[in-house]
Amino acid sequence: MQCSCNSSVGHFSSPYWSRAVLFPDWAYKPAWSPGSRQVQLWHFLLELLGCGEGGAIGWGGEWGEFVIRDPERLARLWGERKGKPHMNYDKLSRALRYYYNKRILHKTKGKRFTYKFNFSKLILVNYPGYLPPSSHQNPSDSFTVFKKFQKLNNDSVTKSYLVSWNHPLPHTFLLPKPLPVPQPLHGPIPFIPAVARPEVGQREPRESGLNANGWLHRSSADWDVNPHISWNLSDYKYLNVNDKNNEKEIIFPNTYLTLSH
DNA sequence: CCCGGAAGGA
DNA sequence: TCCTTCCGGG
Repeated sequence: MQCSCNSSVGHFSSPYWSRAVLFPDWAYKPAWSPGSRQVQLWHFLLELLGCGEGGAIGWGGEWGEFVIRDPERLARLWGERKGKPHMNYDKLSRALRYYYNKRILHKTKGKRFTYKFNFSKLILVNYPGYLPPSSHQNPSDSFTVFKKFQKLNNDSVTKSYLVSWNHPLPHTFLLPKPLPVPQPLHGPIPFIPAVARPEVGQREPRESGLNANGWLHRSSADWDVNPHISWNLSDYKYLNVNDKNNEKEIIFPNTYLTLSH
């Protein structure tokens, strides 16, 4: 059975989380789709965890910890998603072990089928409306903040960060880990509602303003004026950071934007 | 069950 | 690059 994650996942009492969904559609589009990226295993796991696909995988006792309850079933679901009919847990778990070096996951030792997300690697990019005034005045502060975050985590190699935005709490990125978010033992990870991917070829409105979801939205044309501003904007979900060449690459749904720093 | 090396595909 | 496949070893 497929888990579409379209249903409401209002496991939180806070209204901020009640309409949370995990990832935008573009994150799951097949590789040939323009502007989309192949779904990655950890996206897939979070999707299943988030929508309570209870049979194959579920949250564990600690924050970020999850237990694979039915390894072969999980492998079959993953194989279906990736078009790999011969996927099994042996192969899936090898992929999970590759995440150790990337610091996306680590193993909970001694607990069978139990892994843990390194949510300290999760960056919450604040909702522009909640940004501190200084960030409004100087958008490049977001880069500074990111560098601080990187230093805080002793991290110069991590390539993939899960980025969420529209976080309802102010000053989130200035707070130390662990993340200042509700910590459900079970239920969805409180990622932030996804902004719908713009249709390919569709012109975005030139003006900044609120989009259909009521969030601040700016046109991609704004990036041309000052690309640094993009950190504070909507429409991106995953951020890849490459320290080599002193460049930072932000991957937008339909755009690869390289920022020189 | 886990772990990582090696090779290779798309 | 991110796995997929295979595998020897603990």
